[in-house]
Amino acid sequence: MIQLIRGFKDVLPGEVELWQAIEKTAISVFDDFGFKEIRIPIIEKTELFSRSIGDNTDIVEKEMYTFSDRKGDLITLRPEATASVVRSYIQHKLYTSDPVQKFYTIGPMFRRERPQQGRYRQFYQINAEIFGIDSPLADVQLIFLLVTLFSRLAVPDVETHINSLGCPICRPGFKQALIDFLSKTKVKLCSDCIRRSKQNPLRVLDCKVPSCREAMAQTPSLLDFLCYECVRDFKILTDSLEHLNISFIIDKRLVRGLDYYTRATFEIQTGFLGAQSAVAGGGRYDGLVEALGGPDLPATGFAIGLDRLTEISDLQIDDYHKTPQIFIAALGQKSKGKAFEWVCSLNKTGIRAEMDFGEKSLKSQMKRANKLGASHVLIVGEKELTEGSAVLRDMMTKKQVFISTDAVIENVSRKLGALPL
RNA sequence: GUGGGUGUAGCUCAGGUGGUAGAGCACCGGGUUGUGGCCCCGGUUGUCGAGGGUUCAAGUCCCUUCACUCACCCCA
Repeated sequence: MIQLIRGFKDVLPGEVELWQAIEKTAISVFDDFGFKEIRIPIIEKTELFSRSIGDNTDIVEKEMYTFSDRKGDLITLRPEATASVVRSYIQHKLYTSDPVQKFYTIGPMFRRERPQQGRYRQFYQINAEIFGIDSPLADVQLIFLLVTLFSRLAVPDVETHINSLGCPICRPGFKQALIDFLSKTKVKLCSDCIRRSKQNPLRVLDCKVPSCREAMAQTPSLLDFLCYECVRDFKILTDSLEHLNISFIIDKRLVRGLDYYTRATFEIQTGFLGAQSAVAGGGRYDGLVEALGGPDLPATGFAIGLDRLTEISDLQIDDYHKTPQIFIAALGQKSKGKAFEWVCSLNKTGIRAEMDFGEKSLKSQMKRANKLGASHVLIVGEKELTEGSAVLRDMMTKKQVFISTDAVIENVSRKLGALPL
């Protein structure tokens, strides 16, 4: 037997209904907020990701699915969506008609990590990006959209964490202060953090090793180093969230793993996913459009982990499960053929109709109708066919009526149409 | 990449110290010659994750390997 690839998964009927419901809800929220869908490829040139995400991030260093195609070009299964959306925005010069653009996209991402709860090698994200808006109100709108969506999806107990990462003007000062601090405390840090303190000192901030957390309690706060604009923007962010009654936690360890983030960063966290706490994360990435060859335009966005969302949503999938409205139980060759025509016609008119294609007894066909959850069964045999009237049974009330076989489709649709299905 | 746990029927799981595989549910059929759910009766299902070793004999012991899973790491 051929098994699926490690870390990948099938979403089977029964669960798929929940995915559809979530996607549908998300699309309608995006619609309400004025976001347009954009569809981008799942493979890009490797260079796009190494340049946008950052060469010495874990994602680029050891998690990407990178191949050379038949011509020898290096291509990569996308580990995230933002880079592609930005590329598309630049390539099609979407900023010319209006620099302000709001996009969303839904689809699979690929990272070769060790699988565990809420983490797969192919996972799905719902992404949103806003281009061309400097104001932190754009970040607030994203957070508000997330909160709205999560409440429509009946997601319980989520926390909004926010932080500011500063900008190219003030971050270097903080970085230097942090490096100075780390060089004094190095002995107390774990081996990973000793390595990080050289390559990417900001990452030490969200290390989860207790001794590091303890050592970092005294760390200089990035918020103390912010320049005038960054402070002003962060204040607007927090004030606006308060005005919108969105509770949040200022989390100065919220650093995020991708190089391109600036200023506002945020994460929606939950306690229901084992070690995985983030269901959604995002932030501002003002330098990325220019860095990828576009004009100097600001941008901000988020990604929702759709797989994780399905695991914590309280939506009841039973509500989305569709059962047949009618099952046609036919006896004998002639009625079988007639039943098949009827099923086809009913399906065509939009009625969920089923039948048994084998030579089964009426009893076993009734069992099957019951198992499928059909609300009605139409019984037709030689007798009914010659007499021109078939039996329509209501599976709930057990009541049976005769209906003419001359106009079965009309009669059945009228009968079923009158009922709440 | 590192560590722990687990792999027996479609599913959930039993199978002291080695003796050629079980239950419940599900599925199929019958009890009702043309009427579902409840009940009763009967039936099917396994390369015991894979490969190798020890042994007269391995689901059981040993080695290797794979998968799943949880955690570290990192992230959505």
